[in-house]
Parts: sequence; structure tokens; C-alpha cells
Amino acid sequence: MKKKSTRPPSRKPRADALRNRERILEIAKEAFTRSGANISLDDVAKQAGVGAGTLYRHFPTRDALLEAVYRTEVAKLAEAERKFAETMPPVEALRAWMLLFVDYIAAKQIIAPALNTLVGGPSKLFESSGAQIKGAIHALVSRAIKSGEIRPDLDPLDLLRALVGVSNVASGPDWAQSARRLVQILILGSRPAS
Amino acid sequence: MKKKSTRPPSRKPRADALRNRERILEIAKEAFTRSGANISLDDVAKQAGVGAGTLYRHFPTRDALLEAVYRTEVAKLAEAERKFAETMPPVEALRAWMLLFVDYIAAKQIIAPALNTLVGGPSKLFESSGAQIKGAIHALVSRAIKSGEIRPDLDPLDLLRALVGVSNVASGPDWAQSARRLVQILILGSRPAS
DNA sequence: AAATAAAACGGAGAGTGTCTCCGTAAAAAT
DNA sequence: ATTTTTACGGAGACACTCTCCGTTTTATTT
Repeated sequence: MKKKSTRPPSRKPRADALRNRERILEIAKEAFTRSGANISLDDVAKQAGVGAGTLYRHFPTRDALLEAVYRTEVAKLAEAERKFAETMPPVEALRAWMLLFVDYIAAKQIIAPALNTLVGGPSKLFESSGAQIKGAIHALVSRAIKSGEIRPDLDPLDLLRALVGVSNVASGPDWAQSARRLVQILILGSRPAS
Repeated sequence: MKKKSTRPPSRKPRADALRNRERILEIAKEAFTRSGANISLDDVAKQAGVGAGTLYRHFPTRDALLEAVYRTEVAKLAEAERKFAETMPPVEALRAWMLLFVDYIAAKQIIAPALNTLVGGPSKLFESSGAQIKGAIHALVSRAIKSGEIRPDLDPLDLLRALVGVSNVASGPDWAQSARRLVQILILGSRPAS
């Protein structure tokens, strides 16, 4: 038997399909970053040189496209978690990651609305990305709890929620400052009762 | 001279105009609360029994309508601030108001996106409402600072930003719990350095 | 109580975005 | 080379936004 283990023979995926998919992602990322999440998808399709049908076949909903676009960004966040955890003391790692998170999200206004459904809503979108992010902050918080510098009953998701909030609002002139201050407040507020 | 002091005579406002305005607000509030901020405005007009033109004449943009709808809610928040400040110790007043805020906003998913532009964006919408809210939290924080239970360099707007975040995310099954925990964290994190 | 003027109405319709359907074209398998 | 499977793409049905302007209603004047 020469075919791979995975069930039915299933032929080789078409080359143009893959090309189109990549091209759409590329254009979409650019457009999202430039003009926010409400751009016209038909426009994106046009710019990518494909028909609307093609776009919608690859990404049935706007959210699906958003998630696909930001999958790599999410991956980077997850990776940063590992690096910080290795090279910094627990609380500092947590702080650094939180700041990075805000930075990342704020830099691209885009994701915020979508992120809401991630941390909160019953929506099943962002399943995998969500898991990665949740995993990262969970790990960081766990470590900080073990070190005794964070209250043991802290729910990591609470922090995440607050961060999403900060990011959502990240636009005013001093958002960077504000974000820094808020992260500080959150960390201080998460220490064990004195 | 029989005319009022305010400049040009200006005739009495038309009765139907006022009636329509009220009716639109009523329907819009209901619709927003039921289905979020993205409902069709033409539908609202239809339900209110007026033409689209009428709706848009009264409220040129979606945001204008949103603000008008929630002006009263905002007023209630401002009022609550006064009551809490009179009847509770500083920090408790602050906590109570923060929880009320989350509650209010979360109960109507609606405002959240609009609120973002309030706390953050350069948008000039929500001018008056924004001022009221900012005034309220400013007063509460000031009092708590004077009492020595809150760090003097705390920016009230930072708290507000975090609250908006929490509200944005308020949807999961345990949002009420989460909100409570977060408010607690924020307050703890805002105490003077030990 | 008309007549007049001002203000508001309302809905048709132009412009734009979403998303589907299906005849056509391209790629893989044979 | 032929067949079969997969994907393409854009026309078009539907929805929403917002404006324009002829008509109607209301307030004022006589």
C-alpha cells in the first residue's frame, strides 16, 4: 500500500487553490492592517485577483479570514511565552508577555473585536488560536503562582480579559503609557494578600 | 419686546417632530438591546412607522442614535456616583460604582464598541456622555486618593479603560464573577505601595 | 377661519457590500 | 489523450445605507 495512512485515498490538492489561498491571506492582512476589520471582502478578492466565490470558498466568514490572517501572529505570542519563561523570573516574564500582548494587538486594531469572541463569546471561532493564547497565559500565571508572587486563586483568563480591554481601547495618544500602567496595576492587584 | 432673549424669534418646534423623535428612540433602544448595535436602521425606521429620511434627519449617524439612546443610562451612572459618594466609604463607593458600570454596559452589549471611541478614539462623538462618565470616576478616585487608600498617581481613565475591556468581554457564562474578580484586582492594584 | 410660510415627512432609488450559484476552466488521475 | 474531480469567477439576488425632493403637516399671519 502506497497511500498515506489517513483514510480515503484523496487526491493531491490543487496547486492553484493553494496559491490563491496564500494570495488572499497576504492581501487581506495588508488591508486589515491598513483599514481595520470592516473592509469590503469583495475588494480584497478583487485585489487578490480572484473572484468573490473563491474568497468565500476558502474563508466562509469574515471571522474565518481574520483568524487565518492572525494565526501566525498568535503563534509568535505563544513562542514569546516560552522564551520569556526560560529567560526571566516569573513575574517579569508575565509582565513582559502582557505588554507584548497589548502591543501586538494594538498595533493592529483589527483583531480586537474578533478577540472578544475568543475570550468571551460562545462562538466557536478562534478555537485553536484561543487555545494557544490561553495556554500561554496559563503557563505564565502558574509559574508565578508557584513562586509565591501571585495569588493562587487568580484566574488567568481574567487577566486576559482585562488585556483585551486595554487593547480595545488602545488608540488615544498615550495608549502605550496607559497600557504599561494598567499592566502594572493588574500585576500588583494579583499579588497574594499582604 | 415680547420674544424670548435667545436670538432670532424661531417658531415653536413642530409636534410631530418631537413625537417621531421619541418614538424612534424607543424602538431603537429596544432593538439595540435585543440584537446589538448592527441592526438595520431602515428597519428601525419602519418599525417606528417613519420613513428612513426622518430617522436620518433626527440622527445623522448610527453613533448619534446610540448616544441619544444611552444618554439616560449614562445619566443614571452619573447619578449613582453621587449617591455612592454620599453613603459609602471611598473605596467601597469606587468598587460599587465600577461594578455597576460593568453591569450596565454588559447588560446591553451594545454600547461597548461605541464606548471604545469614548475612552480612546479621537472621535468627537459622545462628547457630553463621555464627560459625565469621566467626571464620575474622577470624583470617586479623587476621594479615594484623599482618604489615602488609593495611589495618588492613579489615572482614573486607566480604570475606565479596563472596565470597558471587561464589559466588552462580558458574555461568557461567568462574566459576572469575572467582572467582580477583576474589579477587585484593579482596586487592590491601585492601593499605595506597601 | 382662511391663507401663507416654514418645517418635517417619507419613500423611491442610487450606491455599496455580502454571499451564492452554476457554467466554465484547470488540474490530477488513468 | 481522456476522464474525472476540483476549483474558479463573476453575474446576480438580496440587504443596508443614506440622500433627494415632491408632498404633507404644522405653526403663524391676516
